[in-house]
Amino acid sequence: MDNGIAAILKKNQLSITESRRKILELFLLQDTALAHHDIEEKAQEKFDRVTVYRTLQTFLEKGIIHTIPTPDNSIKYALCKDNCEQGHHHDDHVHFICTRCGITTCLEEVHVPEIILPQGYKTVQTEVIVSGICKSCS
Amino acid sequence: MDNGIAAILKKNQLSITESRRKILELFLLQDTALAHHDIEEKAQEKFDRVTVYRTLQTFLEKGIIHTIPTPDNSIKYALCKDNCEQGHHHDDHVHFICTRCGITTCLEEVHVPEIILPQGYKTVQTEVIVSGICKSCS
DNA sequence: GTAACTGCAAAATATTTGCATCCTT
DNA sequence: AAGGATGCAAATATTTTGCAGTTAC
Repeated sequence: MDNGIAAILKKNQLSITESRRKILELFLLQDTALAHHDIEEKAQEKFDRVTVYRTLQTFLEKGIIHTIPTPDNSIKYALCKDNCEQGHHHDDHVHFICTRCGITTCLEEVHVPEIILPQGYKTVQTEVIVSGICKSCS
Repeated sequence: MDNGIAAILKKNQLSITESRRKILELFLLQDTALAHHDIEEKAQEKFDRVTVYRTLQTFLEKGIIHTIPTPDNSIKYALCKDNCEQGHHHDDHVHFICTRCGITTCLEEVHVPEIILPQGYKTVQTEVIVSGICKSCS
């Protein structure tokens, strides 16, 4: 596993540092989306808040993670399963937010539908966020 | 128009005050979604920032407006065309964000598709945000 | 050794809360 | 008159920036 982490960082031309390792590990272990706040907690104050901001920013730029906008406006971050391989790419899966337990997950197997817009609009990206009750909570 | 504003407030059992009038008017005139920041600007510093927060909060609770989560994590607010009539209700339209001019609009005529989720998940609400180029910018 | 990354301090922003005063009904 | 809404001050929370010291390669 640790090997995989280093590989991902290397693939993206990032130097392998303690915080990047650790934060990336969190995402790999987690499998649900994490808010900045979650990361601070889970990392057990191991590093500075600023470092978390900068690390997330870096991961975003490299396309290692992507953001998920939520109705309550807390940004969540999740791994880009595909992007780890490449450079850039858009998500094409649906995001799910459980209103009971609060977890946010990428439903990789559910693809976003094509939305037909009125004349004149050009679609670049479509984001679908479904709120409801997750498997564990129902 | 002013008449309509008072009517909407009354319908929602809200007292008619200067700030509520003004902010509601902004939404009615605007027809695109507004961020907290936009409102402060457009209102020309007429009232306190705190009042804007509280007014938006009140409108949200009454279902007069709804929030639109955006990928860059700035919350936008827009009128609930239907909700003004009733009490509560969920949007069923698609939101569009122009990456060039930044405007966010409700595409009332484009309905959100039904998303089929895996076994065990229960959908309560679906939010669709399309980013791209709007009519005016293309 | 060099460039990049981190931590700390501090600035800049954004949001929330308490309370006295004012306005709507 | 009474309850609710507003404005101000201030407390919190969040995010960004600068810089000096440290680390990865």
